[in-house]
Amino acid sequence: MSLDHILLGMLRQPATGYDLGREFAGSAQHFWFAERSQIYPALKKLQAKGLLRGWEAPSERGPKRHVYQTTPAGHEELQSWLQSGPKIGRDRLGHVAQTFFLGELRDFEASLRIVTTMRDEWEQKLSALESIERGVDTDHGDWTQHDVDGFHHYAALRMGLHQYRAKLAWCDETIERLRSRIAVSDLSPVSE
Amino acid sequence: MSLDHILLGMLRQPATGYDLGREFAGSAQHFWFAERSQIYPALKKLQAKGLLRGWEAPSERGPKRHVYQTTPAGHEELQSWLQSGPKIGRDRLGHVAQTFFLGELRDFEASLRIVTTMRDEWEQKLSALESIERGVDTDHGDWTQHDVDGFHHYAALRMGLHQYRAKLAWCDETIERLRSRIAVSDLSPVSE
DNA sequence: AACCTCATGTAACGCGTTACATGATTGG
DNA sequence: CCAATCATGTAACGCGTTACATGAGGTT
Repeated sequence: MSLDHILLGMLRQPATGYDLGREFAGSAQHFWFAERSQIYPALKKLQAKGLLRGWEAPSERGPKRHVYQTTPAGHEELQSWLQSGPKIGRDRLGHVAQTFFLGELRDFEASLRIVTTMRDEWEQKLSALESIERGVDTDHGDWTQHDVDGFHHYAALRMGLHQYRAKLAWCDETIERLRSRIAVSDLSPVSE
Repeated sequence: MSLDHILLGMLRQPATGYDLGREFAGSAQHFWFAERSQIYPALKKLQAKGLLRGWEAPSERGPKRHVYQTTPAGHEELQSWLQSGPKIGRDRLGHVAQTFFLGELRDFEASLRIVTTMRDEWEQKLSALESIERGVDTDHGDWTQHDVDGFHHYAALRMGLHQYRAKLAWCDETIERLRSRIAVSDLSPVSE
């Protein structure tokens, strides 16, 4: 399973389950998400396997924090996952499925509304990624030229940008085609 | 859940669980996949809810076929799913996660091999979609201009094409950047 | 006889989501 | 005092995967 490996990757730097939950809700959401109710048991399990070590630390406010970090054994496990080659899982793209069946509504205006909604959501996600990219540029200059980790983090970010731009391009293309269909049926209002 | 709605969409035309399994393993795989062990119970459940009707039909060879088709109630359920707006699920992109952590290998050549493997897999999927697109053109001419369902089926296909092309563009960009990094470290072989 | 394809299923397990429980501290 | 944030968890349920069971009919 992948969540385990992603946690091993994130915990090269020590962090608590709570911290990881915040990351999944923030910048990490562009490639992965997990609820805290899933994170806490996963951390315990990885510690029991010896892939993580954990200790307690006081909190500014609230209960004491349980901090974890990847052990050498955990790092080996992470590396063998990375070397095992890309596991391209079978896609489950709900929005493409919806598009495929959208003809059942027999209503191009409804299709137009739905595709426009998709466009809005993806545009928001894209601009979130774009502002991360700008932050990378100003904070670190051309760090991608020097740092091995930075190079790959930036590559992952670029993947997100490519994906969202492709989604937006599809929305624009489809909106355009829907509009001309609607224009035609307005001129000659004949059904199907 | 979505599998139910996708089955309702597919079963506007009568089919058996076995047929649906073949579709998921074939052209439908670009937006959804389900094992037959998941399909058969789902069909029974939808029939019990009155969203599908089912009957038996003889088979050329092998046991008798259990054919299902969407009922009017099932069609209503499908339409209300479509009208409920796009449910953009939280992405879990294993390959992006792998890319993000790939720096842990400290080996740009290994990264290059992995990204090249990704490129190969996506190129295959893209050419599968492209041949479907060509089939659409030659079989039906400009049917997308006339048929409501055809319009949306074609739109879903276009989404797949956009997505795979974006993935390939990212691979090419990343391979290029990896190659120049490797060239630099060959000239001045200093670690990290 | 062995094997492939057609065809339908069940069982066990693991991953993921939702809902809920608990309790400390800070700010209004 | 109430609400929000910090912080860690458990329980129940449903979705998805893997493995296995069964059996008919045709091919080598």
